[in-house]
Amino acid sequence: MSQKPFRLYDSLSRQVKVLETQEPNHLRFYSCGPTVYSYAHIGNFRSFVTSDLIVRTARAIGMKVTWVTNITDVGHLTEDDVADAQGEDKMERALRSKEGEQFNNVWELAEYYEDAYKEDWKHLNLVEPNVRPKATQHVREQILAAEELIDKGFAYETPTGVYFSVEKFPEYGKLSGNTQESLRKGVRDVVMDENKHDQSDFAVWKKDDKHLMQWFSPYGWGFPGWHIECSVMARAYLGDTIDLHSGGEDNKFPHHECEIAQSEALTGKPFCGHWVHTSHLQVNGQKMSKSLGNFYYVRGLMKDGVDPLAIRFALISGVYRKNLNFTDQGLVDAATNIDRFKRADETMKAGLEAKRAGENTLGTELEKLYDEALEAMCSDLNTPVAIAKSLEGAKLISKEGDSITLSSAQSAEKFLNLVNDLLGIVRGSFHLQAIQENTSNVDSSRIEALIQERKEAKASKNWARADEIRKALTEEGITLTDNPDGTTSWAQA
RNA sequence: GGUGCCGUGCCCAAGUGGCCUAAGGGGUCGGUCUGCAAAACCGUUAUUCGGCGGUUCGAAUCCGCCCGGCACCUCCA
Repeated sequence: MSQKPFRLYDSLSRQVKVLETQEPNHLRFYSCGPTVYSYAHIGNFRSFVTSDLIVRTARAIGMKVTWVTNITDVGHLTEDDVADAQGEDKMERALRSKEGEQFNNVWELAEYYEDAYKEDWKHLNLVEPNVRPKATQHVREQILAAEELIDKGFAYETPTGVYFSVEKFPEYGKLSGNTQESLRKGVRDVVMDENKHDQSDFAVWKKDDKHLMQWFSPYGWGFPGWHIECSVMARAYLGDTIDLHSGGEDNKFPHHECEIAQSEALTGKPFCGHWVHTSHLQVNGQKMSKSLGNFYYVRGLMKDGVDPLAIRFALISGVYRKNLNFTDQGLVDAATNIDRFKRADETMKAGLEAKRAGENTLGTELEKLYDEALEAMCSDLNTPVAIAKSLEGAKLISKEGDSITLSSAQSAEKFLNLVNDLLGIVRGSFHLQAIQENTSNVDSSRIEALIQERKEAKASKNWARADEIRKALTEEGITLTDNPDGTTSWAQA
């Protein structure tokens, strides 16, 4: 098939370029997953959604995609964003925190947050990766990689661990622009380690027989360095050279820079042809940070009655390379839009059942709109335009209402399926009402009785009494809606 | 200090040299429907793109300066 070019910004060459694959029509894609020491927040999910959209778009233009996204279940040093750091371990710290009290050990803690992450993943309607490896399943390969790096002269052993020698890899800095020169100047006091040949050298293996998660290696007890896990897992599942690698913008340095150095040192081949980095999400105009404590979680928002599809919509309502401000108003706007899709979906389904004869008034226009949406996605994931086109189609479908013909409904079904496959915002696998009904403490029989009374009042044209009942319930936070078929439904605010 | 990004209507947000008298959404206002509402549907809402100057036949889009915001280098995707 003639394949549409998929244009994406590449952080390495710093330009938008067509995504190329080594094997024709088969994308090998690796994206960095979370460290499971806490719930993943919506900022984490913004970058996961970017990866999800890449996979969806690639498949929509007929590519085969092998997608690997890891789970980091080994604790890392909390200051691991310095290429090499000494610091407190994230997992260990989480275990000692208040939330950590419920776990017997770090392994349980990691497992708990891993499950939570997968649950949130489903709620946000992310497509399942082909492989979701865990760092702890690949420690053996990480040790082998450390040995090989030493053998090849790229790494050396010290009393504290095995370190990658940055000066042996002259291209270090090509991704982040952090030259070895500028790094030397930028090194903080905390990471001074006189055993290292150069302060910008980073750990491949840390020696530590006190660590809560430790493995035995030729260097004694210890645990792997953070960056080596992704190098090893990407290679294990996707080969020496992968087509695409993604992550949050903060991963660019040091994580991805170090991955490139290690992988290319090991294989002697280019590690990855295309790099994608998602900008950080801001919340109500502020950056999300631990110190500000302004994290939003998928489960927390859902508990407040937010449809997870609306969260997803809000996350993709701006292009991934620009900072996006996540606000309460934005969520409300998103929910309204999700409803538009759901309504179109209902109109379509009703039309399929009614089997009304007549012409197909939608087909041509919907096909054009979908093509435009797909084209937008192929232009560096322009989600706002893709959404605009999809919404236009949804409006056309809804407009048909009860008079939609069978052939129009069939075109609508095709369109909505395609849009849902591309953007994942038409149908969720999760039904919000289910949890809301469980958590509701409202006396529904009393409300039903009042609705019945109001219905009788309406029948006898006693509008005053009918409005009085509705007003009283509104004050309790219950909204009544009179449906066209004469029934009245209610919802809790 | 180094590096990079951004400033578009009341709000969110595309567009990065002519198809822009600037997409789409939210909100507003008006209408259809409804006993009245709500919802839905239809229509309305920027001669203008932070400011000033320049390049060009032509700029929101390129260049310069200024003002404002943000990100990474340091927790965090």
